[in-house]
Amino acid sequence: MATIKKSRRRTTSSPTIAEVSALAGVSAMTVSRVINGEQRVRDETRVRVQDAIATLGYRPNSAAQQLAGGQLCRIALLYNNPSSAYLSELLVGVLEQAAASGAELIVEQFGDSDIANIAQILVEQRIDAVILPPPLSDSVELLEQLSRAHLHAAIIATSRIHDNCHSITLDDEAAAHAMTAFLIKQGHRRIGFIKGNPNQTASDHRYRGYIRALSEQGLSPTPAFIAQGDFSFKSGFVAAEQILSGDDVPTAIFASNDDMAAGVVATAHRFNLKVPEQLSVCGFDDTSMAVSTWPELTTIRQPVIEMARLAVDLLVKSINGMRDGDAFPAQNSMLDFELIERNSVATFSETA
Amino acid sequence: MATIKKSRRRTTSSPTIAEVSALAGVSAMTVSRVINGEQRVRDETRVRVQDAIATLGYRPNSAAQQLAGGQLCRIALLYNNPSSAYLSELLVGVLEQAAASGAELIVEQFGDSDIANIAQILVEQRIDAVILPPPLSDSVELLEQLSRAHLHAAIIATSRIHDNCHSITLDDEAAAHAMTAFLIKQGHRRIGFIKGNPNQTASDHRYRGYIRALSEQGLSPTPAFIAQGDFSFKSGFVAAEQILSGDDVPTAIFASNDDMAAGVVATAHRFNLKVPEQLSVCGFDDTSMAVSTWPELTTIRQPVIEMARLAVDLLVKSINGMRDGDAFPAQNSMLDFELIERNSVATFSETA
DNA sequence: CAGCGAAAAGATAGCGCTAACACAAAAAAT
DNA sequence: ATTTTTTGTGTTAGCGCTATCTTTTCGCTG
Repeated sequence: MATIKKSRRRTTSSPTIAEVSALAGVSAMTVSRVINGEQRVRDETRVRVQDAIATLGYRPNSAAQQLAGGQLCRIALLYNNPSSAYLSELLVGVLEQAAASGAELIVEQFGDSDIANIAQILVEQRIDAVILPPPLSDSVELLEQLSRAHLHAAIIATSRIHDNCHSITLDDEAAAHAMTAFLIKQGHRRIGFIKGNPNQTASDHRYRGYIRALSEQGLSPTPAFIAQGDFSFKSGFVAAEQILSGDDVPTAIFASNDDMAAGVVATAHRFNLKVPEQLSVCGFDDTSMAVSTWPELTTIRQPVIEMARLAVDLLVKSINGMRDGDAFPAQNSMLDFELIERNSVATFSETA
Repeated sequence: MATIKKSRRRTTSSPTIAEVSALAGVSAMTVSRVINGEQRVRDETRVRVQDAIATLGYRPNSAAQQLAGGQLCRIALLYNNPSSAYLSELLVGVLEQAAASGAELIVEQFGDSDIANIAQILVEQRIDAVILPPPLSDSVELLEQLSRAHLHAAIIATSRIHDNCHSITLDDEAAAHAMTAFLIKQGHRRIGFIKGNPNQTASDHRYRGYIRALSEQGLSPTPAFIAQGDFSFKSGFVAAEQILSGDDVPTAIFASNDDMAAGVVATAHRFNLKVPEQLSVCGFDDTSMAVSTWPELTTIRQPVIEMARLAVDLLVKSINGMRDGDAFPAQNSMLDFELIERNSVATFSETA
């Protein structure tokens, strides 16, 4: 049994592994094994150690673990889209999982002009892996750079699949299809659509889901009901203006995200159209915007926090896998969406 | 000159301090001194070391620094208000500064029911300091708990000053005064006000600024123009409904935050009032909500990111100060606000 | 019950860095 | 000229933990 040395350098009052091992009457190594959940420890010993840990309120010093143990994963979350509702959810998820996985997180905003030398900057910062939310996740140039620099990457909410890069997506096509089908089921036949920013593959997928649902019901899309947006409130506002200024007007408008849907609602008000009585509106993403407008938006919920956590988890596995020599192949995960019914969609009947 | 040992445990290819010292022809300690910006190094030596660092692309291993060096600051950001626009800015600022100051950041959401034993949980997690954004920053009970547990704290956006706790605020009273004065200058005389949630001191300060500006111009507040809100979109929506349903109606409504202002705009539309032609509306905070409504809101900009950075900075200084024995006294910082003019306020003249 | 292999636990040696002290050379004070 | 102080640098000894190797313990077979 080792005696605990009192060093003048010890500043914290936190118990160390030595104290735990002394109390439990085992060696430090055994405590370490218990902490790390290794198998080769007798149950009785394990219990004794766990008791000692609980008694002392011991928590491993992560700096020491990193130093002695394997490696630290440094993961960067890059973003350039200041849609704060999305970003904050992303951050929360990423932070949680980074803490859980013992990864270090670096968060950086990048402008489009920085893309040229992103990889170099990241390498200089000893970043191991990168998480790319949209629209960064759709930049082929960026992904190629990262790949060349041998950086692991996880791309979020894009269907552009790369072989050596994790992707975490939603089935945008299916979700948009579900929403459109829902509108049709509510009696709508003339359904408008506002496309998202073409710099994101999700935009196209959502559009295709819309078209497919329409054609499945024998409806053909009306060009005058379809407008281009860029995911911003303003673009939704302008697009709705365009659609609603026509001679013939839809009874419902499906915007490719909540911000644009809010823009549609604002325009509807300007046109003195009651939502949802005279115009049903629906969005996509279920960001906080969806409930910060009136009426509250019927939308598609996207599990952003979960997606963010998964991204970190996959990257940590990749990094450790690569270090241990056994490759962890790139995964493409598709999470479930959910249609959230609120008050911006009403049933429609021709007779009304 | 020491020879560099090749150990089978070395896994990373990152250069270590030993490699730098070998290249520069000095001891590791000298390199450490250069890294940490200590004074006692001859300029010539410093340059040589810096060159070596640059050549090798050396970056200190932070785990080793923490372990060997002083202490790690563990700072928790607690929040319970899921106003995502505010949260994401807060997170960005806190993350940046935590990285710069070498602090570890823990982000946790707390429900009201958790308040009872927050301090205990934090102590168990070995948290040194806590950042409290509103409305947590106004919980006296919470602050007392933290104080009893000897946890450092920084409270954001509250004027409730505690002696042993940093505070970072805006002059809410002055800002609200400025905004109200601005409305008066635009010709408005009948100005409504929507109060914020009374659980935050800022609400009261903003209200007082409004009242003072009014009385300075010889105007007395009209009770029917003043309504209670709680900072949510919905509450602004309802409050505006109440104000605008009266016989006499204001020409402008100043909401205590942007979300409520957006609610006011929505209600105005329902009442077929054009904003800003028939009703001017303004908000407070300049969150992303301010530009996600139409017309875009004239509001008060609050430098949230900067406030968050300052909070981390102050806390790190406190923690280190306490450890070094020289106390770093609690600071109360008041940052500058800015009136952002957009399109939700129009000039008003009686003749119109 | 010796003998063997596997399982459990311990001993040792660092991970990369810095606090604390040591020490020589230069500067300042006596 | 000698002592004292200052300055720049090096040496030593860990920080708290885990990889690796070694030893002990244990269950089992013949």
